[in-house]
Amino acid sequence: MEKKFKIIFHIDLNAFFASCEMAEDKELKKLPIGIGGSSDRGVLTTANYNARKFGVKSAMNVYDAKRLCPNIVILPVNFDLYSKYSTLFFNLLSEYTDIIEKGSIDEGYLDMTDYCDGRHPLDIAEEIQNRLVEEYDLPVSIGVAPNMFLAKMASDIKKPLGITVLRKREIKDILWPLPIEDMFGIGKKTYPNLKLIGIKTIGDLAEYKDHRKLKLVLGNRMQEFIDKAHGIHNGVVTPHRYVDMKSIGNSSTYMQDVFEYSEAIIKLEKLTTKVVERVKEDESVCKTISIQVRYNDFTQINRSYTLEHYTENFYDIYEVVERLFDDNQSDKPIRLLGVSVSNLKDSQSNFRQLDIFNIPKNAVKEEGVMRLLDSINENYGSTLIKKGVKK
DNA sequence: TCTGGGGTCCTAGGACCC
DNA sequence: TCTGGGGTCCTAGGACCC
Repeated sequence: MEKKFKIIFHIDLNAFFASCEMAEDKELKKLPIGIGGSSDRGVLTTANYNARKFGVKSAMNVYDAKRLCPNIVILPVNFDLYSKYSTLFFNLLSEYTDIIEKGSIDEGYLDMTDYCDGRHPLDIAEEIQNRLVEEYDLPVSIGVAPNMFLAKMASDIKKPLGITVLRKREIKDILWPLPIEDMFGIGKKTYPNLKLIGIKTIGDLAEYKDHRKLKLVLGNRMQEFIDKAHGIHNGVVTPHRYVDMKSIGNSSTYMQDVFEYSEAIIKLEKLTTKVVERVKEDESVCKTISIQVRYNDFTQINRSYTLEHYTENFYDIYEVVERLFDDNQSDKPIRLLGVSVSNLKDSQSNFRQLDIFNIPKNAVKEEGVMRLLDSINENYGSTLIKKGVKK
């Protein structure tokens, strides 16, 4: 039996935040623009290609960006706008296949294997690219390959507005010469260690003989990376993987370091308020609450606590935030504070489950029905009341 | 280059249950 | 009284990505 190759597209929106701004205001197309960086401590999330010509890059701080490109226009992040364009983008893609996985707000994987209808995949890729420019003024790069990893690597090769096909037989010619730091999954911590043992390109990794040494650098994921370097990846394009959020958080780096306890507490309260708003918007409830504290020496602690019940209630959550902070006091000035919640689930399922599954065992055993009712009120009262009032 | 903010996934140890 | 192995959940930290 002949084994059928899959046809996977990876589609990446080029300089996405900047492209959205230019799509809204065509005048900006003539200018070098950067997005983000509201304070001196801020960095740019992205820059358009006019600014990139000057050497401006994402994650660059505003000071350096202005030094390289004095005329750069810095715009604040407008997440609502980008969400709008992201939805348009994915809606257009969904005309071509039912199997789409969101990689993030600005990239997606398409499994086109059974959706080409006799057309050449390259023609379809071209059509998608042209339509996104014509209909929404959004430039994309597309990688076409037999698996997700290769498609992802391929889409990165020609930017902006590129289409790159990466077939199995082209791996040695196209993939192997790429620098190892460009391999998806290899970051700035692993890359220097790989270089240290003589691996400079993806080809070097594929052909590396001393697996004992390599294991020290890559750990348990060694085989996965070797396979990928050979173009082998069995990942499946999974719709909705990205949609079901695993955590919701807010964090902020302050203009000046925070020295006072009382000041930190006010900031934590503000962060908690934002997080709770988003949890409610998302119609979720959470069980685990975490704080993040980064000191001015850049050391960082994360502390979390898991409640016995799910909640969306500000006071339930803030009480934990404050206790976690109190339990981990330090004299060091604070640069960043963050609050996040995880162990999320749909708030409707929480509501349904309350009286059926989530009754504390000890309440039943020890004191019978009246105690049970009290316990429910105690644990879920605030949530129930909120639910009742809502909408 | 004095270094953001939103996330995900992985690992490893400990507690606890059976 | 001593002791097993598996499974799951929680916590902390680290690496990575956009």
